[in-house]
Amino acid sequence: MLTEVIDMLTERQLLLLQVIIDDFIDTAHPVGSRALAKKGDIPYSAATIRNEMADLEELGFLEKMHSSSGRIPSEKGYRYYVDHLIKPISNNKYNGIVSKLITEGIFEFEQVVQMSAEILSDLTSYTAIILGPEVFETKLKQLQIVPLTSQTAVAILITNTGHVEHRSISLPEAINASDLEKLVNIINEKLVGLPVVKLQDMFYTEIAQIMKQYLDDYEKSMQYLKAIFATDYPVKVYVSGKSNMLMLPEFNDINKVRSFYSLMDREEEIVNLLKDSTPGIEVTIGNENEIEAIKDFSLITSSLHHGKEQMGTIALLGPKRMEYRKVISLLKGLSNEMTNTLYMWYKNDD
Amino acid sequence: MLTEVIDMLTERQLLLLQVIIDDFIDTAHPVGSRALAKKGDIPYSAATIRNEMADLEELGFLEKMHSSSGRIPSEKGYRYYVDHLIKPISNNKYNGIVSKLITEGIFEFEQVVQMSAEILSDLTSYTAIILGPEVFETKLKQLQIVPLTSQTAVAILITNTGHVEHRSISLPEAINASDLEKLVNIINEKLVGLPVVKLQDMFYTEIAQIMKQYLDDYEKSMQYLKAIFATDYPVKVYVSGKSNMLMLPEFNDINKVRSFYSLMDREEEIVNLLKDSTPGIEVTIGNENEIEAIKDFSLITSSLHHGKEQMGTIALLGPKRMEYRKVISLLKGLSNEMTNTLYMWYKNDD
DNA sequence: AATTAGCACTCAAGGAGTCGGAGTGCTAAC
DNA sequence: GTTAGCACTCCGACTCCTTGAGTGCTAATT
Repeated sequence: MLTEVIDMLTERQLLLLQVIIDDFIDTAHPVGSRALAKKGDIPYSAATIRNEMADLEELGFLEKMHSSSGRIPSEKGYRYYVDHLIKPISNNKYNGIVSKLITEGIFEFEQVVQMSAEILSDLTSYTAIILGPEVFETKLKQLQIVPLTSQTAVAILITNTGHVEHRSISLPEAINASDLEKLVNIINEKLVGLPVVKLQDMFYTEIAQIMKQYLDDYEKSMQYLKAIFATDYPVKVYVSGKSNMLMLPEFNDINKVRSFYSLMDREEEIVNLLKDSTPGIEVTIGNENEIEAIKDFSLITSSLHHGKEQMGTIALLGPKRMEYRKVISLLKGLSNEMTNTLYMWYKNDD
Repeated sequence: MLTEVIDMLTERQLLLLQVIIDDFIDTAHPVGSRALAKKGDIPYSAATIRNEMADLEELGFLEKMHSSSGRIPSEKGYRYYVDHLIKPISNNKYNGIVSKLITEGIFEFEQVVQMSAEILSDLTSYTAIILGPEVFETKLKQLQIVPLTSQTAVAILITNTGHVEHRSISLPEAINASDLEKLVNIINEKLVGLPVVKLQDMFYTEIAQIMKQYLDDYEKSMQYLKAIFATDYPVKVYVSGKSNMLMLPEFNDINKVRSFYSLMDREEEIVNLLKDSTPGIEVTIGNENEIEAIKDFSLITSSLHHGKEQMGTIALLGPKRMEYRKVISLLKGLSNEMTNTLYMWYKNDD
């Protein structure tokens, strides 16, 4: 079946398509037959190239901006390019981003992720987006409550991945220092090792029971204390390199800039965009994207999985005219490495 | 002296200048004499207005974009406007941003600051920048070290303002759980209550002494442990509403967009910009700014002080054509409120 | 049969003219 | 001191033209 598709095109058309797309990715200018012939990559005259181009256009792989412009790749063209023409690229160029970070003494997963995003966007000059790692599977290592004043305190949750979550709470009047200590002990005893996402439920069932015995003013105190686990743990999004995009000729149109940045302000949409990706690299080109605002971008995602559980997503957003070759191999490398790191992380988890 | 300056201009010129600047702030279009006369704000003919405008231009308060355009305010014009024409505005329109946040149960200073920035930018549609609160004066409430694996741990510093700072460290081989506990106890005993900025020094002098007695492999262990206090506590910058700027007609020029966003990417420059402001509201217009990239913006800063110590800065960055009236009263209100809040915070500090 | 050369045609981009509108400065009249 | 009137200026939008890079098609060449 795969060969079928390839057979649709002659050897020469394949070569041509490849060269044209490469050229356009490089320069952002429509590619003309004459210019191509002169470049010397192709041993045919401009006329021949013209004929082939016409065929490729008829087949839907190329298109023109107007009747006498050169050709630019259509989305179908890019799709074909991504699926069939950039296979043989080895990803040996990848040199461990994560391992470098770790040798620099960065152990906290979130931080590793964040810095990876930065490196990724620097390396590609596109916008890097990293989701998660989701808190699914992340387990409570320890809870602490540190009183600040008589009415306020900070609750600190530490997870097995080295993530620290903290929030300020107000303290119930009825509680004193030793009560608080007891309470924290109970909570730790009962909840440590449990997945963070389940903490809220467990607090209501397990802990509430026990607290009834200890706390005088039970009802009221609960009021205050539930705040510790109240917020849903937000999926964290790290976006890096937004202003890289401004350098692209595609962004000479101010309205594109506006719509791009307004998307970037709507964090939830980005999360939705990346939330449900399947394992492996996935390339979505232009209108293949569901969100209006990125219909003339391409998005390349690679999701991190630990077992069946999705732990996060690494993505690069750039123009349709993306350097797919480079980006895909980078992303493959990075997500492999991250998955391994994840694995190691959870192995140490006892 | 002040009256002297005011006396430079006639009553009518004052009125005119005011109306012209108001109009330009509103519409971003150069203001013409005919249009002004028609609006009915001014009981003089277009010709009279023209004459006055010519005088105001000669005095340097107005300028033209080209020989037959309407007038726009010069920087000197804005300066005069800000210094003398918007005084009588009461700031009774301000309705406690911070107090609202606090009643919503937000106690941590950093979070209050961050959300204030968001509200501020929403309210003004300019870019809000908040610096700090600086960690000067912030004191250590508690230090904790939570081991994750046998080689790694998280160190958590909690300050009296409810700020939580955490970093991942690697553990020295020679240390075991009970050693670690002892160590943490020592550190807490000696360092709690000290200003966070002094911790690093104290660690080397006070703590190092004591540790020599307890730790076998002293030298090596110090290697690892100093990481806890190693990083300088970075001044935190909260920027909100960058994309608001894109809506301004001033930003139809893509190059301005580029230079603006590239400034926003260089956090240190922003910090430098705001670091050394004197108490009170300060307005810097256009070329009065030192940084090239904001020479056609205006920046309004208001610094938070606690006693003599600068605790942070609230700022709004917008076009020279800013709604100074509104912005200044807002900023006054907010910084008053924040200063008071700061004061309360530190009162509770024992 | 495949390739190439040649030619007529198309379109975008950029420069040169034209025109109307909104503004100005100046002078003379009120 | 104020206003009306008039000549003048400049921007921006519009049209017209030219140029260059491209195309499609046909006929000649290999």
